[in-house]
Amino acid sequence: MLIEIDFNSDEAIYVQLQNQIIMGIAMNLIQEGDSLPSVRQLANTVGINMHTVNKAYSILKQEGFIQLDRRKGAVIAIDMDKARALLEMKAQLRVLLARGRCKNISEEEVHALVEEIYDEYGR
Amino acid sequence: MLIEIDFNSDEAIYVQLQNQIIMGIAMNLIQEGDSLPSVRQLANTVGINMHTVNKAYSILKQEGFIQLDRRKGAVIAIDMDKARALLEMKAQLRVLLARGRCKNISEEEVHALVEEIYDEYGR
DNA sequence: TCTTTTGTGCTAGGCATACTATAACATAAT
DNA sequence: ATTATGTTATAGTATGCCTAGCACAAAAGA
Repeated sequence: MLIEIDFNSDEAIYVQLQNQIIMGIAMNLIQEGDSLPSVRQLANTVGINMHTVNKAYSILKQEGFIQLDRRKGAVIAIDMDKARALLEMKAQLRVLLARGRCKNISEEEVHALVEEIYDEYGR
Repeated sequence: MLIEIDFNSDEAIYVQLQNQIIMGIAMNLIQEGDSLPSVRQLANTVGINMHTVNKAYSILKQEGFIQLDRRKGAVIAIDMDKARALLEMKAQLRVLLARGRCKNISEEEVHALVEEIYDEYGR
């Protein structure tokens, strides 16, 4: 799984890491049980500091996407707290859809976007 | 329109201002042509610095939600760049839905959330 | 056993951003 | 004339991001 960092982005590096890993899981590029590269290895290949990767991994662990095992490294392990996930998604959707509604984006257009994105997950 | 700031939030104050104003427009609490309070007045009632409000207003202007008139203050004026708005929404939806998919949130559940939120806009 | 690699912890510095605090100015409303 | 407006400028503090270096115990590989 390829990870690319945009150093000119205003998004923090560790956030970019988080998002790409999460999207990698969603797209099935990495699956439950698979290991991520070690903090030092990923830091090296991407060209950033070890602690920055460690920060991304720690948050991913705290949010229930991976588990950190001293032997296997960072292993994909989803903690299925669906109720919580739904609440968080709704809160974020609320501000996202509000922006869209101001710009005259209809509910149907949002549904279409959601469908398009779920289609990207394939089969 | 009531604005409330959570000073313990990790979200920047000016971002909280932005989001609440945008959601206010989406909910029709304020409409096209209405004026927002002046930077000094809002800063005073909320209990923050004038420049923080000014920052929020400036970004809202740049993003095409309001226009700054020296006479009328900050006036709601939507710049309808729908194509751009759709692109931005899709990019943000992509990471949001990926998080959900990892937590086993189905496409149907997302559609339901979208419907619930649009229902909040009412009639 | 020896070596390497792992996660984890600590301290420290540079840098950018967020927020506050003053001050000043021209313009417009009262 | 007085007041309130948007705007700009400077400065200080606090916080967060990123890097850097060092250290340690645990595990893996030789």
